[in-house]
Amino acid sequence: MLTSDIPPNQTIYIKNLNEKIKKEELKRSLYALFSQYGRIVDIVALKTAKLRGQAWVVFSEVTAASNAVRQMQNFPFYDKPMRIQYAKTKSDCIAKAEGTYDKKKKQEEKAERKRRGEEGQQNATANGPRADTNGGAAAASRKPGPQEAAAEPNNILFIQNLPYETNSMMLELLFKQYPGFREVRMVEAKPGIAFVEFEDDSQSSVAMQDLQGFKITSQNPMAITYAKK
DNA sequence: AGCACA
Repeated sequence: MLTSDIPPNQTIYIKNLNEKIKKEELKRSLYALFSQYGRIVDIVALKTAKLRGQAWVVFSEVTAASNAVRQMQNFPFYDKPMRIQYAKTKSDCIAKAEGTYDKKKKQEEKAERKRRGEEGQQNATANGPRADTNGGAAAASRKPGPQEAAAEPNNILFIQNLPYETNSMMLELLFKQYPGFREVRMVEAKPGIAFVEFEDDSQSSVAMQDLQGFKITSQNPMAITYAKK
C-alpha cells in the first residue's frame, strides 16, 4: 500500500498518538513499549502544531525497527491505535554516528520547509532529558538475591528491580499484551516493585515467561515471580 | 493528517 513504499529504516515513524500526553511521559512509555524489539538509540517527539501526535523511535538495528513496525501496528496506546511506518529519512543521530551528517545541507532543508510551511514556531520546552538515558547506572540498588523456593503459581505476579521512574501506565502497556490481563498495582511507598494481576494462573505464567528479565532501562532487567498468597 | 532532530 501507500505506507509500504517507504524503504526500511532503523527509525520508525509513529502517528495517531494521543496528543494529550506530555512529551516526557510519551517518550518514557514509548521506550518501555519498544525496547523489547532492540536497543533504542533515541526518541524524538515534538508538540508543535505540525508535529504533535507523532514520534520517531530510533533503533540501533533495522531488524528491530522492522519487527516493531509489524508487531506493534495498531497497538492501542493511550486509547488510540498506533500507526507505524519506517521513517522517510535517516535520523540525525545516526548520520552523526556514521559521520555523514551535513550541517549545511540540514539548514538548507530547514529553510526550504519553512518557506513552504509557514509555521508559527513555538518551542517553549528545550529541557529534554532524552529518553535514551541508558547510562543511568546510579540506582539499581535492589539485588534479586537468592530467593529460591519458587512460589506456587498465582494469578498475581510480583515484579522487582524496576527503574525508579516506572509508572503503572508503562507496566500496563507491557502486560496488557497478554490475555487475561486485569491490572497493575504499584506501591507508592516502595519504588521498584509492582503487582500485576491476571485472570488466572496460566495467563499470568505466560506473561511471566515472556517478560522475565525485560529491561525498561538497560540497567534494570525486571525480576518476576508469583506473588505470595 | 501531519516525516524531525536546533
